[in-house]
Amino acid sequence: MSGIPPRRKESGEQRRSAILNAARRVFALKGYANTVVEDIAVEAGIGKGTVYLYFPSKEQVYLAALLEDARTLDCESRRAMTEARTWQEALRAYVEVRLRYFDQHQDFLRIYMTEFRGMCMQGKPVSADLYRLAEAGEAQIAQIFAAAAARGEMRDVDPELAALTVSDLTRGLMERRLRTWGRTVGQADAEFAVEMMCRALER
Amino acid sequence: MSGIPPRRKESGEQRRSAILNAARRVFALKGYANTVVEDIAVEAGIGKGTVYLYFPSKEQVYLAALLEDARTLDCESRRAMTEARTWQEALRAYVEVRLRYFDQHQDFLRIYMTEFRGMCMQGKPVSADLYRLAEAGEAQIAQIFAAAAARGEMRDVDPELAALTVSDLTRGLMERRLRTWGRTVGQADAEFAVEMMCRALER
Amino acid sequence: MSGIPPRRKESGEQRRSAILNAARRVFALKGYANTVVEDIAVEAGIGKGTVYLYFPSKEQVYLAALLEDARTLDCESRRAMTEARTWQEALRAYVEVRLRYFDQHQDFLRIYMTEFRGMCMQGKPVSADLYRLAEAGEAQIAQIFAAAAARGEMRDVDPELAALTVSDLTRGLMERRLRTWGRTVGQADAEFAVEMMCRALER
Amino acid sequence: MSGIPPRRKESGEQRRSAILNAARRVFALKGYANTVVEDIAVEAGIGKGTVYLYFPSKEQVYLAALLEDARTLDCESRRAMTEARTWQEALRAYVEVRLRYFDQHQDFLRIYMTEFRGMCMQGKPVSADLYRLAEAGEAQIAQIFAAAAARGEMRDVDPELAALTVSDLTRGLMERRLRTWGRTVGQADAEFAVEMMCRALER
DNA sequence: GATGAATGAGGATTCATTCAT
DNA sequence: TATGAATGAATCCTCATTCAT
Repeated sequence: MSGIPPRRKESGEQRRSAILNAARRVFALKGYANTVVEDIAVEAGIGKGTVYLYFPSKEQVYLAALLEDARTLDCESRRAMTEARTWQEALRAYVEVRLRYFDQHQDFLRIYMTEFRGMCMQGKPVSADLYRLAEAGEAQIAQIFAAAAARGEMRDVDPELAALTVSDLTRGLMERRLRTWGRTVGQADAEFAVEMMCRALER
Repeated sequence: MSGIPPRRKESGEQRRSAILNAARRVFALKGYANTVVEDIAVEAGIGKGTVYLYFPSKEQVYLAALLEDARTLDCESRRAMTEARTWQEALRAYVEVRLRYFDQHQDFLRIYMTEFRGMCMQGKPVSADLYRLAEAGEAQIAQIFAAAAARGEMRDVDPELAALTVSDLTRGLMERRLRTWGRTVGQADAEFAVEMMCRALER
Repeated sequence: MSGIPPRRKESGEQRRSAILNAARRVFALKGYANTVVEDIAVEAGIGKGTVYLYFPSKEQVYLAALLEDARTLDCESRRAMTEARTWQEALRAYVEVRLRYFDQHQDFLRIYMTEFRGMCMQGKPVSADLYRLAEAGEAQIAQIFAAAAARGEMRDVDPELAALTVSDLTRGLMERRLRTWGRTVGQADAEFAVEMMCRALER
Repeated sequence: MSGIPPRRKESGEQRRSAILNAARRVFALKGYANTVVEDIAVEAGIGKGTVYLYFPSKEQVYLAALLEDARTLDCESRRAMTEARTWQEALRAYVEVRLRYFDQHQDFLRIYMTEFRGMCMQGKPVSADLYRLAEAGEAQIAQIFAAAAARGEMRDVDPELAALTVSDLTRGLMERRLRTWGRTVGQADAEFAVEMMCRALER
């Protein structure tokens, strides 16, 4: 009827996502504790109360933001590793996807590393979904290691332990970038870590 | 329990230490944010105000507890590594001292891993002393690697990067124990990690 | 009394004013230091946190109450003095407006006299606005004296010093009423003071 | 026995007085509310607990300091006024003694003017002694006025009201000096006030 | 659905006072 | 008598959450 699009309100899902993005920015900037719900609302350009239409609590906003990112990362990781031809390529992909993702999402990097881990330890389960996702990532690489070992392409090590090692090293690499906040750590350290892993696992 | 407070006769240093120990227990149990200063006082069997005779703030109690433990660990680590005859032994000592120390101080393990790292990342320096101590630990092992490489006993790798890798792996091992809170992770994973490192670094 | 808070429908300005009125009553009754913010909230029939929606701190509530009253008084005073035909009438108006105002606002009388003066002295500027208002009052009467002296209707005295004297005497009168808290001091003392001033200043 | 004097500890009275002097300095500097008892003890060079051997509470220290000063002032005032030959001289003496005393005891001036008055108003009786002393000062001059009026040397006014007027003006003068804290107000304003009073009261 | 004014539980810190030495 | 370590009551302010509009 009119040339002006009805300017349909964002769908519920869009609104939810907008809140999550705003939350990511604010949490990343100020940390969980120092963020007040209104900051998120303002950043999202909505009213404070509206946040509570989409999330039951501040904590759940936080967790949801984390979960969404973790899912995305899991997908990207899974795809990249599928394309790998050798376990070395898979390992490298695992590390690279994560580092790239985090370089692109300093936001997520920050909150995930700074607070989620703490909350994990706190005794609370935090989020079963999140936990599952974290384990799934390790399972991905463990499977690849298991297959490679079965094919004799790799030393016959416990694939789960090897996967945990990869996971630890990758997190370590991410944390180093956080610590150096600003001066970009070159690729050198990632290369180094990957090479160490390969050498340690090769026949 | 009794109307008459014990009004103990501890020296200032003892009292300070008692507060720190109480703080470690409480922080470990409830986390930094959820700990109320009075909790610490009660745990230490003293009045709330007394805490403030020894520390200027809750945060400083926390940091002091951390620092004290970090110093102890640094000493133990340094001593153990000095006794090592080969870089492999030194590496193993580095890992073992830390794991043992943390197994014995679940308290410290918890707060250190859960919150210190987070605070580090938050942008605040947290504590210059603490930071220095952390770097010193990595420097210890880096030196040993450098010497070994110079003597041709090891592949010629960047000793700092190698040390960072060891550090990351060790923290990863500690975190795994935290995650499994309860079911004690056997020595297997530590052995595995150390062996990986050795294999990756050997000529 | 009721479980459901009234959740009144007052405009922001009304609410602000209600808080100020409650604050005046409570401060007057208990003094600044002995007043707890919650007292004000209860007196205003609102929640403690609500006070902080309208004022940033307890001190600002206090100062705002003072300022509002001082402004009202300044207006009334100015108007009454404008209507005066002679400097004697102006002087009398100055005194009478203040005494009447304070008789009607025992609240204000109390806080102003008991704490504002003290805070003034403490070295802090308290509030530039408040200070300006106080000076403005003295300037009003100084101007009238200067004009009268110029017209030869009055002894040729320093109008500023004369104004200060009037100001001092007026405050003295107010304080006397405070001291006698209860037994109302008659008009006699005001009459007396005004007559003294007139006689001292007449040709 | 020895050339070294026994260095007798200060007598109780001396100690009490030392505390009072210390208290005056500290209260004057920081105000009543911002002064902690330990400040006074430190200033007096004694232990915090010792203060409580001589005074039952912080407030009583404060009041005692005030009372001691008020007594001294009362004596000086009484003596000076006794020497006066005319009521004009007595009035002038009343004002001058007070102003001089306060110029010499900025300390006292400060606390008296800033907080005592406030406490007076607070509803508490503060101190009967202090109150009596204040009234005694006014009674002194009232008597002189009464006598002068009886002798026909003065207008026939209510001597009590006249005395209150003098008292108010004198306090006003003192407060002006406080307000100008620093730039010394010349004698001009005192002269002016006294002359106003004389002129208003003369036949 | 969206809003934001209102709420009040919660906590770090201060400091007058006590009392064992 | 003198001390100062210990105490805990007291209070300002924050902010997650609710709910009337």
